[in-house]
Amino acid sequence: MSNAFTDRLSGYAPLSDADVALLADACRNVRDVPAGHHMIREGDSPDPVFVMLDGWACGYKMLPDGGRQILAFMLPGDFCDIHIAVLKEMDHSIVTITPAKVATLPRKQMEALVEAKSNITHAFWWSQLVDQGVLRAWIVSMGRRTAEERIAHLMCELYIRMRNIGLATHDQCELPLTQLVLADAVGLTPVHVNRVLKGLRLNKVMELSSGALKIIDPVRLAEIAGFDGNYLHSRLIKVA
Amino acid sequence: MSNAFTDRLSGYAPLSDADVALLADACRNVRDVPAGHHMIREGDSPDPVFVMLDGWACGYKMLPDGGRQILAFMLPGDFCDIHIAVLKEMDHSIVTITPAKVATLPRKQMEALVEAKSNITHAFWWSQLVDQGVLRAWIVSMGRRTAEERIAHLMCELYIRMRNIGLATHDQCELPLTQLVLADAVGLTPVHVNRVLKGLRLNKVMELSSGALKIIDPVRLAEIAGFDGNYLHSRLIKVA
DNA sequence: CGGAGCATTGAGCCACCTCAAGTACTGTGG
DNA sequence: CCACAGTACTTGAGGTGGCTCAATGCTCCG
Repeated sequence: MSNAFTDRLSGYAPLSDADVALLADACRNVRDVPAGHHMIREGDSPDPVFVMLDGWACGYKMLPDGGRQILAFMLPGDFCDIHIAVLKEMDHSIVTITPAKVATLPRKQMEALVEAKSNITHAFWWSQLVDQGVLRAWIVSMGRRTAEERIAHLMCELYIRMRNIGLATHDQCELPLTQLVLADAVGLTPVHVNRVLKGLRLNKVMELSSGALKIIDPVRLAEIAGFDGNYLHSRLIKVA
Repeated sequence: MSNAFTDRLSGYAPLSDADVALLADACRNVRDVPAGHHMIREGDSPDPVFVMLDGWACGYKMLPDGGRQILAFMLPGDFCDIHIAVLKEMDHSIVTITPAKVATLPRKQMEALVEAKSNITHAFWWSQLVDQGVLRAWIVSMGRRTAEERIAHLMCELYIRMRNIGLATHDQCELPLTQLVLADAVGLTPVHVNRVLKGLRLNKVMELSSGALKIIDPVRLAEIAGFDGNYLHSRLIKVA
């Protein structure tokens, strides 16, 4: 009865089998969506809550000049937006990066879960806090890190998050991001992302190609990134 | 019985007089702290929850090279950190910028409030979402905006937030930030912040001096910033 | 009236950008 | 099995926004 979502949440609060069943049941409504599918567009009024069960998505915001800034990557088990219809209007868009399985929980049901079970509320809450920590880490990267540090840091984040959900081996994981997407995430040009990746490859730190990240020198990578994974609270390291 | 905190929260969910009284009572333990006082340091285990009742504070993270990145500004009514002792260890520090009045709510009491009153939970939740929206807006700024746009955007954010809590006139508000602090917030050098401020002043867009922001041409400022205040959800425009 | 912190200004430099071309892939239709 | 088109990746040359280093002025405060 468990899935990527219940796995993630049970890392955040002790959930009984009944709780897990409740949550899994809430996710029963699953949709298969192709890559590049918009789940939410800026300006939409958010009704159901989306949960990623498989595949990658990202939230982003467009700028008047046509630029794009990615705000977060969503992996299996992640809420896409936990807004519970609280906001009048979405201030950003969410789009899939790969083909994905997405559960849609009606707002009512989310609220019922929160009202009924305090440990589920607790898990939601914690999940929020972790997401907020990720946002803060991004701000630090964008504000004070060089291009190489930024990219190294993002790679560390994504690798650890993939590992936490059992989707990484000891030195590599899937990472289905084009250099263009990467550029939109770290606030650089695709051209410059390319050069930085080349540098990391030549220095035998890591390699990124054909949708996979291979970490060659993890110590060096973490050093470059100034990475401290605490904020991800990866307490439950479950390997599938 | 109301205060800056209950005012902010009652913008997020309908709170009865009893709820307000409950919240105000939870804030009864108030401390006066001077400017530059650390409320929380990175690595501390967070116990009580702090709420700003008066004055300014900011959350920040230090980097190995001695650089600093500010992550958020806290104004009266804001939670400093809503962690409810959920995290083992703070991943950033919080320090006052001006002399301030700060309420400390014991973790137990926070949890009791959440368990007891669903509309208070709702208000907390919403408050979280708004804070997250602010973080996202910062990421957009850092990733894709020029120095001038970034500063203009931050000025818009802070002015609107001050106005929302009745601390701004139609064209100005207090803004007790040195150029050094500003630089740490927008991810620039103090020197460059200075030059940008000079530009905005000469172009008669805004003036920032002696701790106050004066907006001369609001339309132009919002234009430069590409500012859309939706994300602040300033639905309750109460002027004191 | 001396010191400390902040604001201001100048000169030179570099990380990252822009523009532009060219090279792999990969899927698709003939 | 091959032309091809579309997309991503790569590389080069030159420009620039913001940085660094450094000096000077301002203001507040003891």
